Amino acid sequence: MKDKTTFIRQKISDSTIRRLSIYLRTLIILEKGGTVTISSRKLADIEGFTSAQIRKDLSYFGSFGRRGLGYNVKALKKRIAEILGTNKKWDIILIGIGRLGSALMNYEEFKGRGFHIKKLFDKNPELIGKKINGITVNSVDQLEKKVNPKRESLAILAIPPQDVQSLIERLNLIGIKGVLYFASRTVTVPKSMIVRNEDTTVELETLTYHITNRTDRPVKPM
Amino acid sequence: MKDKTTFIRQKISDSTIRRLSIYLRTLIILEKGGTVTISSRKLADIEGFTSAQIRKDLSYFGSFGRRGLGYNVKALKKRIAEILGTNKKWDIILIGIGRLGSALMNYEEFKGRGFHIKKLFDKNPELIGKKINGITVNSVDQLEKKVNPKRESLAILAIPPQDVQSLIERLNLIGIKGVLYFASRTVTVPKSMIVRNEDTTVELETLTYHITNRTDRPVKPM
DNA sequence: AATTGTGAAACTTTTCACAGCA
DNA sequence: TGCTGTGAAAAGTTTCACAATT
Repeated sequence: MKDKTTFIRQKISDSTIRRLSIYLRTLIILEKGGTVTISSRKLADIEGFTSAQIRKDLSYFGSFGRRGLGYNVKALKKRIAEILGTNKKWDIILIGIGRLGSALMNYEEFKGRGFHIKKLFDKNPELIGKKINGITVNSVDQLEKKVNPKRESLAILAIPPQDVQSLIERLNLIGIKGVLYFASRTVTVPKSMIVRNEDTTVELETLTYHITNRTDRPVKPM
Repeated sequence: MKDKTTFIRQKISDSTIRRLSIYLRTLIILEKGGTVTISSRKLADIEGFTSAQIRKDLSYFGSFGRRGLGYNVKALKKRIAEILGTNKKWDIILIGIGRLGSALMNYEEFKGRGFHIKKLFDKNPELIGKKINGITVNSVDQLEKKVNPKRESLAILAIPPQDVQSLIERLNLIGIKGVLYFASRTVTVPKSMIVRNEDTTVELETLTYHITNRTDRPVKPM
């Protein structure tokens, strides 16, 4: 095998990275359930992908399986976490402690995946200074003073759409590397940053598209 | 032009559908801001796509622009909403009225996009019978009795991972067509349903992957 | 002069199919 | 025998480039 672990020599597609994350969440459950070994075929049946796709996705990063046997669940889980960078902990700052922000603070899944919300910011004077889950809420005006980009490299924005662009620019100047925001809005992304958007209306509209345009039915009957 | 409005004769990729939804959210803002006409080039600059991509995406469904001029914002917005099926209203049932569920109930964006949360379900006895935003919370045990799949064709599940699979099966039997769930878990999807998963850990892990594996840096220096 | 709509080309991703190995 | 790892083929998606149109 060519040495794929030293350098990423090939652009890996975003679809592959997303699937690796999906394999990882399933492997965590399988390990808890006591499964020791899994074949690409069995994992494919669970995920609804093809076994070739799983083997191909993994092959970009090395060969982790054993011919005739399959993959060791614990070892594969560890290797995918290494690839995704989640073998180490990630400290996160959360901006916006409304309903969505509070939901994220209490999201059980984060802990098991190495994500830790460490600092809280809001612009609501009633919240500033309060302790939530043991963390003091800072004023968003104090962002530049309170964030330590050496420790915290990720930010989650649970704020209204009109505030997202300016905060991304401030976070970029501070040195934050990655941002996830939930507002239904397009933003301009600084080149030194990676920004993702999770937009529930986009998800719902893919549902309504497929329901409205069932492949075998006319779209606009005449 | 071949008549593309009568039947969908070609499989449209999910990426195209997602981009249409993204164009739509921008067109809504542009229209509010008073923009009458937009070229594929200007829209591309806003979205960070290429103009050819935008024209190609639209061309699958017809020709909505005017050569030399561009697209009428209001007309294009209307046509994309028709394609996505959001020119008509969609009634949604929401299961799980915790922090995330409450955030979704108060999500301003839904109203302007034709999404209306009409029925609420939870398994917490303290919530059942209470009115939230004018809607009574039902017991999830009453799902089959209270849901009218003629009216409500979409469900949003804001519930713990272990409850998602069984609810998808119950919703399928009731006749719900589309489901969006947020839990970090793979589920088996009945063929007659469309199910989407929005998993924040997947989004965060694409961030950590890119930060960890910056294309020009060694991944595992030796 | 500006910009769409679109075939064709280029590129990317997935699937196939089988050699190689436990 | 069973299952991985992977080149090669197939399928799918994006970009190019330009005729057509306002």
